[in-house]
Amino acid sequence: MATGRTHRPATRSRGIPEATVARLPLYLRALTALSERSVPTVSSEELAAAAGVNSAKLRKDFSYLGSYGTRGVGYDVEYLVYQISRELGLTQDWPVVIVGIGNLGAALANYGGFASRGFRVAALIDADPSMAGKPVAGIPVQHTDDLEKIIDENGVSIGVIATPAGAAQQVCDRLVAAGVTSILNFAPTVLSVPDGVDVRKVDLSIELQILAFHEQRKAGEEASPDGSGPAAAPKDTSGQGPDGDVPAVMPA
Amino acid sequence: MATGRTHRPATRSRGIPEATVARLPLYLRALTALSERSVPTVSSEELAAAAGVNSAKLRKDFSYLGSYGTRGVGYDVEYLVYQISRELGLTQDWPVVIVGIGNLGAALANYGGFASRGFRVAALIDADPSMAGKPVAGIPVQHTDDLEKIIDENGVSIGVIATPAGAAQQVCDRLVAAGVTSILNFAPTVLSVPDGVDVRKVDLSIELQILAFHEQRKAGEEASPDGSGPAAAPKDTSGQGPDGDVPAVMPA
DNA sequence: ATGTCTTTGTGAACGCGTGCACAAAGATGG
DNA sequence: CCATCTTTGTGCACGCGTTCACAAAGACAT
Ligand SMILES: NC(=O)c1ccc[n+]([C@@H]2O[C@H](COP(=O)([O-])OP(=O)(O)OC[C@H]3O[C@@H](n4cnc5c(N)ncnc54)[C@H](O)[C@@H]3O)[C@@H](O)[C@H]2O)c1
Ligand SMILES: NC(=O)c1ccc[n+]([C@@H]2O[C@H](COP(=O)([O-])OP(=O)(O)OC[C@H]3O[C@@H](n4cnc5c(N)ncnc54)[C@H](O)[C@@H]3O)[C@@H](O)[C@H]2O)c1
Repeated sequence: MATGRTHRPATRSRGIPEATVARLPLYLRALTALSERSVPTVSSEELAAAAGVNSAKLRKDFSYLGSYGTRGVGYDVEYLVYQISRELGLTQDWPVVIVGIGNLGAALANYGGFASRGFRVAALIDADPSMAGKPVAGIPVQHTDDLEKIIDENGVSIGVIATPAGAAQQVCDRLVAAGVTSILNFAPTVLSVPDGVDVRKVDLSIELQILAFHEQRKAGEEASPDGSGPAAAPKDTSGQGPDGDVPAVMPA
Repeated sequence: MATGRTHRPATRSRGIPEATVARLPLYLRALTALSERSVPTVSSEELAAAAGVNSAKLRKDFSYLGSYGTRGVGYDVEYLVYQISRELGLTQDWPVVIVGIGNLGAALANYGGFASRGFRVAALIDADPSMAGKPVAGIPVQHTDDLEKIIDENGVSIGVIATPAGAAQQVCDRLVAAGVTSILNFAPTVLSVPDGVDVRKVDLSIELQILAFHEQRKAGEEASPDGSGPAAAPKDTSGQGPDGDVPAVMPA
């Protein structure tokens, strides 16, 4: 049983701040688009606009990688694409397994964005015996029994979990035991992993709830200057006013 | 054409920090699980462990909502579920539209996690005429032509974009013009929206690239203590060493 | 009623991330 | 070769988020 910590200790990796690492893929995407249009160089201002960030932030981010720009000119697009790709480890080929080939897992398997950047779907794994052998996105689904063998034979170090929440921790434990050290989790659960294993989660429900919070705030802040606002306010299920304070009734 | 800024100005909403808001759904999930097991009260230590965060952080988070705990005892589970739900706006019913009913959009439509928390799929919208009327997850797909009408009639303020990247900005503009003020974007593009509109993005490709960065770091840090490591190292496409410095060749 | 024991709520310190503003670097033109 | 102009790279200040550590609050037993 994995008893590791869950929150990552913000390991200042190689002098490159975590926040910068998270933005590098954004820059890379913008640069790739420029590259396809054969744009030779780009200024920090232009690239920042394309990536949706502050230009000073972008320059500082790049300064962690080295001095790759030319003052008075900007950055060489091709060269920067290469440097960021190398920094992110995308010059390597990363075999990935997807576990749980349901609605979401199948969509992921069909997603073209994988192969475009050094990621290769090495195998699809599901616990349902009736799915074994059936091809999804051209790849035959394999049974969970062979999980360890699949990980080992393909040299997989990145796993994607798209099983129901109840199975996620168990699947995670098996992946980690088999040698996987990076996990992308789509199941709405907190995964416990040993030190040295990275977990990132994608949680649709959380994102929606955050949006709902801000949405409620927007609706509540302007008391009611106009009845026919940008969108009709959703009906309130509770009798609670939108800006009301504590109901002042403590159950216990 | 929407010419707004993209990065949110970190609007310190109602005194509640953004980082806290992002964790509230996590607490709520853990509390809901406790509630279903009829656990009456929970300490900050226990709940923090369940949510995978530091207990001091959790207490400080709750302190922004008010003093809902009892010293020496902990927090009343049911009461806290209600308070957080109310704070997040989940006591209301939020109609949501999904635009782009392909692989991903269909998976999202089939996802049960929507209805579980106040979110209701009000409509599915796609540009493909051959899909119009066809039911997905029990809901008939409607054509993009009727987008504005659908938003208006259902009082939708939250939209989910699952179209190809090329169509995302255009769809976004139409949603915003029709009154949507919160957008969850699955397409790999930076969306420009006017002030007052919130955008959150879910980007599989970025998450994988961040994992790859750390994976590369792990593999490179221990020089090579063992050839048969936890997982065989993926083959290097370039001739570049994993820890190599700049190639010292500047194209331009 | 009083003491003990548990757990909350928060003051304070610290570190990270962000953005301003500017000096230095280098291209470009005369 | 020199002047000018553009754009990078970064020192600095500030604010947010995290964590420690502890006093205060309240439950519970006697
Ligand atoms: N569908 C979505 O849009 C969506 C969105 C966000 C999150 N999620 C989450 O993603 C996960 C999958 O969602 P889904 O809609 O694809 O569900 P699903 O039920 O369609 O698919 C789940 C799949 O996992 C397989 N499975 C179950 N236990 C397994 C195990 N122990 N090992 C291997 N495979 C196993 C099942 O056979 C099934 O094929 C869920 O946790 C869900 O909450 C889904
Ligand atoms: N499939 C995945 O797992 C996955 C993962 C991450 C990101 N994404 C992104 O999500 C988006 C959708 O992915 P997908 O695999 O479902 O693609 P898809 O091609 O299967 O589906 C796209 C759907 O959008 C519709 N569409 C196109 N233009 C439209 C428009 N202007 N208005 C309304 N609908 C329109 C198409 O008719 C199609 O049904 C893409 O941007 C993709 O990059 C997908």
